[in-house]
Amino acid sequence: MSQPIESPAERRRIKVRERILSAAERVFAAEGAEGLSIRRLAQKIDYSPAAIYKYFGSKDELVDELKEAFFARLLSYVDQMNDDTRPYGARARTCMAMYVQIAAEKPNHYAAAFTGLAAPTGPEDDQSGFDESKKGQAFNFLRGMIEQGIQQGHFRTDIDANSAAKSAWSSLHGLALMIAHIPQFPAMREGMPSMSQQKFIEFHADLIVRGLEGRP
Amino acid sequence: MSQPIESPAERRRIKVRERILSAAERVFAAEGAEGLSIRRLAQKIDYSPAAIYKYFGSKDELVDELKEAFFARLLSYVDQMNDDTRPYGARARTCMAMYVQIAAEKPNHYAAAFTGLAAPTGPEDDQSGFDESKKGQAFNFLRGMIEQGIQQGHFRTDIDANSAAKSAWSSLHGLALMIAHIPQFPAMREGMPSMSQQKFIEFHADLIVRGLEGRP
DNA sequence: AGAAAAAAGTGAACAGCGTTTACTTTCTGA
DNA sequence: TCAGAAAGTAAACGCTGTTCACTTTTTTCT
Repeated sequence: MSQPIESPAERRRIKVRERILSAAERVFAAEGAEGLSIRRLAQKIDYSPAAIYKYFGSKDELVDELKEAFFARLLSYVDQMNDDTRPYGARARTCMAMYVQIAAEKPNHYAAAFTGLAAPTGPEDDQSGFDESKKGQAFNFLRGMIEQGIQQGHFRTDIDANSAAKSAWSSLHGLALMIAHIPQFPAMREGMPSMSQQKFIEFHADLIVRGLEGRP
Repeated sequence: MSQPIESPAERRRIKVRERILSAAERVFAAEGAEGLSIRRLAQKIDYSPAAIYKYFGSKDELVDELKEAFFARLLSYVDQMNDDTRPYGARARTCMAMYVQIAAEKPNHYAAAFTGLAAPTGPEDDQSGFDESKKGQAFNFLRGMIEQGIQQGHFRTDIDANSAAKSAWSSLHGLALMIAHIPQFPAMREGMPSMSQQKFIEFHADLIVRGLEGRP
């Protein structure tokens, strides 16, 4: 597409850039944003710390790229579950469950994608590029799906898709972060028997869908 | 209760301790855990940085105290909404909404109470003191409430209260963090009209409760 | 080919962080 | 009053992200 020619210099540059990113990816997945330091990273790829700044403007920019790539993968997996041949309810449940599933596989990525974007300084034009971000696309996907559910009569017709999608998204988000932050969620206690994580995610998705359904 | 006598020395010590805590509280509420530094804090109360360590073992211990105090307040407010004279459904919805409401008032406190407790080192005995923590008490409150809903026939009887409570808690948690992390949630877009935050919280709580209700 | 310009890479420093250590000052209790 | 405990501190350690002046390598142009 937008790749006319690649000079050897450009190729080398891209290769180094990806060496940095892949080293960062490993550390970040294992230890999160705080565990990832420019100096450690530089040492790992045998460069000086300052060299990193020839490829990334700041640590935040570097980490943002990891987060965005992760969310693109999440979105792709969820999208693959959107198989039109299956009944609507099952399909919606599966997509929702997949969202949490992928988030749970890379808890540091998922959690970091949401923390640290609250505007500390004044008002500003906040949600500027939301729709373009992968997060925005994930939300729009969910809204579209719920819109369809309302139109097809699976869901209540007295709610608007936007609010319903925000609510459902929040609920999925919550479970994803519970899993990310609380060590063995949803187990938590040793004594009593508990669902497997997989089963619990499906249970949660089911409750969300039930909340949106009308009463027969 | 456990306050036999207070020597002048003890009184002075407590006073200094609370000067530290209240200065920390202000900074923390405004800028979160990263914005709060021991050095800034020391400067604010006109002490040397090292002095803080005569009162708190570490920055984490200090911040933990802020978080725990906040969660105690949250729990107390939620508990106050648990008015037995009102119908069960409305009462449950109000408690849930209150949980998010309080969390939204101190987003940094709420978010910090969950981040940074994932066990980075080995297995360990994780959820050791969960039931004793204010977070644990909040969860137990919610579970008790849902147990009651099941027993009284408001909720489906084919689910167990524990799982239902974890799911509902996750959903509340998710909305609280959406509000904490995304600048003007649930507005997000300027164009179309959007519910007020208050209304949206109630809407969310309603969907959670509906998910738990049986079909009439 | 050789000179000039651009890009890649670096060592050292700056300012900040949490925390510890050795030290001085202040207060308390017998 | 005087020893010992407690409160408070300056200075340092090792860490962080980032910048700047500088050298080395590579590309580009005549």
